Amino acid sequence: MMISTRGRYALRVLLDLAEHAKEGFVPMKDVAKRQGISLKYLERIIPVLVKHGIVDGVQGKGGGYRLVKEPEELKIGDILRLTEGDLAPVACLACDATPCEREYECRTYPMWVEFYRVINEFFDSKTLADIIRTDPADNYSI
Amino acid sequence: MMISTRGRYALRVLLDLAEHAKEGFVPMKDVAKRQGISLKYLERIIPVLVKHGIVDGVQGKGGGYRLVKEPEELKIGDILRLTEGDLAPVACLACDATPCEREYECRTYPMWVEFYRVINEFFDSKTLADIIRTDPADNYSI
DNA sequence: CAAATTACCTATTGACATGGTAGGTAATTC
DNA sequence: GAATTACCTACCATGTCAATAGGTAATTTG
Repeated sequence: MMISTRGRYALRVLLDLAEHAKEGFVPMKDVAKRQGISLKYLERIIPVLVKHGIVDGVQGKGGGYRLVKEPEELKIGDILRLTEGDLAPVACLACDATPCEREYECRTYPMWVEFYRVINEFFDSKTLADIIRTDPADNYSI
Repeated sequence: MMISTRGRYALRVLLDLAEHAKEGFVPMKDVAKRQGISLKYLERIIPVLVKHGIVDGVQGKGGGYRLVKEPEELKIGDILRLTEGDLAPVACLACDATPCEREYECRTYPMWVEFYRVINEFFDSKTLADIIRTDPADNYSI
């Protein structure tokens, strides 16, 4: 599996925050309940989004999280790369990989590179706003 | 990671078999040595390719494996789906997944479906013959 | 001030997949 | 009959995933 719950939950949290943006700071407790995800687990996913200025949090009563940028400015690719580390489909392309010795003689390597580019372009071509516009009812027609 | 060593090694084995096709049945020992992959591990990867008529094996001295079809007929997608199980990028799309209850209200679900289609189309648009034509020297220009 | 609420932080855990290894048996050829 | 090969099953070490547990720090409200 390529996209773990970390990336998928992060997207759902951000969507939830976007949909409740007018309420100001939204407590993660509410998001967890609405999304059916463990609060404790979400608390482990959020920090990287805070650190990179995607959301900001305020402690104490009346606190919670808020989107810093507009949904139109948030590329899905950026969110997934933050939460997943990278989107490399094979070990030889991962950020932390030790370079493969066979790289320059491997006939499959160019295909993985091309596939990696397809992946990044796919997710970079979509923003949170695009997903918000998605009508879940359309799922039926797949 | 989405494509494990199983799928990647399977491709390299098939490429190796294609390049040595004129020698008849090629012992996996030779392939393992050329590709720098453990023979024992390859022996665990091959059976599914035999079972589905991609290669066939002959035992005994002078035996080995041989491609059954021409490289032009072998879609990369088919090989990867056989060796990897499926190419689902998220758990909710995997073959063996229990259907997600939120499927019809989940705003991210359609994106995963679309991405899944992109993946399958990418690998189904390439054959083993396409990869054989790849010049590894081109890797330098990426 | 005290209680409640929230974000924030670190450690631990169970289950499972990955990437092998080990040790054989069956078939075929020389 | 010896060598070579495919074929088969069991086992194992490691790491990641998906959480859970148990707090502390900051802030608001009564």
